[in-house]
Amino acid sequence: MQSLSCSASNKTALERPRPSPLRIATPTDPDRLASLAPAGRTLLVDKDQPIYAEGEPATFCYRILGGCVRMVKLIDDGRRQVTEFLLPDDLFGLDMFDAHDLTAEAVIPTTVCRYRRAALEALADRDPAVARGLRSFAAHGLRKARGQMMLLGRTTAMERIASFLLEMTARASRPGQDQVALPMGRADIADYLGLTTETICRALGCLRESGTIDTSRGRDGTCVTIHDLAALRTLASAELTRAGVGLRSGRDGDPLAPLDPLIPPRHQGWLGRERSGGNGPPLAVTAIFLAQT
Amino acid sequence: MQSLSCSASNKTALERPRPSPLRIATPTDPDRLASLAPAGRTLLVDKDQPIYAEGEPATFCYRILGGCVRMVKLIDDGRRQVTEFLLPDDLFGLDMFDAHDLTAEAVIPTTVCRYRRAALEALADRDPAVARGLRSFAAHGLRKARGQMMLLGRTTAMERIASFLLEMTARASRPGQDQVALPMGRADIADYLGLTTETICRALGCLRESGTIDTSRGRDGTCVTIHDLAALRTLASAELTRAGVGLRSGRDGDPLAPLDPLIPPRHQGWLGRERSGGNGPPLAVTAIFLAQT
DNA sequence: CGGGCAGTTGATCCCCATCAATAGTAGTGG
DNA sequence: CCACTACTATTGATGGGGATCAACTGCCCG
Repeated sequence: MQSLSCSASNKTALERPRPSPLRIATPTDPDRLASLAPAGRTLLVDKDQPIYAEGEPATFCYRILGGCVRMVKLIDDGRRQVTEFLLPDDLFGLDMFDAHDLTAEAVIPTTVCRYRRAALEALADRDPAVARGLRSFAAHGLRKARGQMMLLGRTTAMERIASFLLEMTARASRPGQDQVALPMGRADIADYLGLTTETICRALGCLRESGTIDTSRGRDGTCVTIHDLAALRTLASAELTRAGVGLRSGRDGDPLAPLDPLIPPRHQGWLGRERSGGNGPPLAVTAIFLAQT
Repeated sequence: MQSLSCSASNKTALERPRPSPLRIATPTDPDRLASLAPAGRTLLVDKDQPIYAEGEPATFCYRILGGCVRMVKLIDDGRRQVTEFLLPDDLFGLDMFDAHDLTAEAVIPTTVCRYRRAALEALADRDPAVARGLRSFAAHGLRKARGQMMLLGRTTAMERIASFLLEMTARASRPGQDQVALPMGRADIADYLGLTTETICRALGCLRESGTIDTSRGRDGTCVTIHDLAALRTLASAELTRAGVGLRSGRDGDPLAPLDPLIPPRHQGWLGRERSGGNGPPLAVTAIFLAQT
């Protein structure tokens, strides 16, 4: 894997190569930052090129300066799962094992800064606050992974798309801004949400027709304008990263109340669209979602 | 949602004497074990009772002495995701946050030993080896969560069941033994695999008819006898916790090789049932997996 | 201008959810 | 011990959500 090729450097909105130390905010004292010098220079990785591959020795960990990275897991028949998208300032590669267990690939031309994992471990051994920071980092990753498990196992296509748009909005847009850039392609989104590219397209089409969003295509992916954030939130059904109100236990908490679903999970029509065609264009189903705002 | 009603609170968490220290194997030196005195006595938790609920302050973490625990995440319309099953000697509740972000419930009557999280954190601050052990623990959790994401997003029902049986066999049966006890009910398995109880039943029925397994029901769940481990491995398609042989990158690694699927994901008939005439079992693919042992 | 690719849209199919009914099995009380 | 209850597992029938197959469109780049 001779990735990390340094080629065209002025195509995207990349920052200038500027090495900087890794700064780890410690949970006990957010102002105190432990620093670690980067190993080598800033790396520029071309679109779709791997930064490291699954199984490779985990010598380095990385921080994104600009661009976007996907973490990929695949089985040999070609099926693929994108476990995560990483954006500027995100850290990755802290796998704590001898070998990386995911492949990291650049979604668009991406600049990363890398650090020696061993040096970071040594720093953590010396400074308990750094160690706590790393644990907290892992805990965040676990929480997010659990949310994604809920999403993949128990939600509909529309809920997944809506959740995804909300997640990207929260992470990649300036507050108050109603536009999000989606640097990744439909296939990446599909493999992230456990769907197909066609389903992604159809769901986005639905949202477009209902006036919830607009989309435009640029050089580096899609730009989504969100017109009705509330509708998106309704479609996402629940913030999947944190559960609902009631602290109900399993199915057996109270045998008297037979657990009536507030929102039946299915039966909303295929992505909310009308089925029997021929007559007028009735978009009445959409109103159901909009009315709940 | 007035769940967690204190109706049967006297049944939950009976106290029993049998303290034992928490022993953390450090990755650098597996023989050296850091010890932490348990907080209080051993707890006995009744079937289906919570040990702690999502959102509760995370004061303690736990180790299972006997029984089985499920980690549950749910959204308010009743949909549920079981993120993990925990068995004797497993640790849980190390959430690294102020509040637990999952609910822990006993699957069958279960004894747990609990420890003060703060004490463990303090121990980790004092002893870097313990801190490493905790990080390694979190890393294992992350790896497992990613495998589950792959399973939930990109596999068929039969592959999930087969994977589940293999996982439980690896964890909960003595080596060389061909029997596994499944303490959890079908609904728990379904919520773990992102399926329904009916699908679980049907898949198990298929495996039974094909002679791959046998099932029997006892007081504490199901007991599965595995007759054809190789067939199960074939059905599981790939060990989902670690990927296949090739370190291929994404869809675009090599435009010359159009990524031919070895095993078409679908089109095997409903749960692998016979489609055309059923003759002998051609299990040649199995050898690939067995050879890696 | 044309080849190639990602995105989009349409038609069809099928895996699995859903609804419904039956068969075990544990628990209880007589 | 056996009815009776309550639940869980199982099996069957049916339908739908999303995958799959197949064009087609629009944009980029040579």
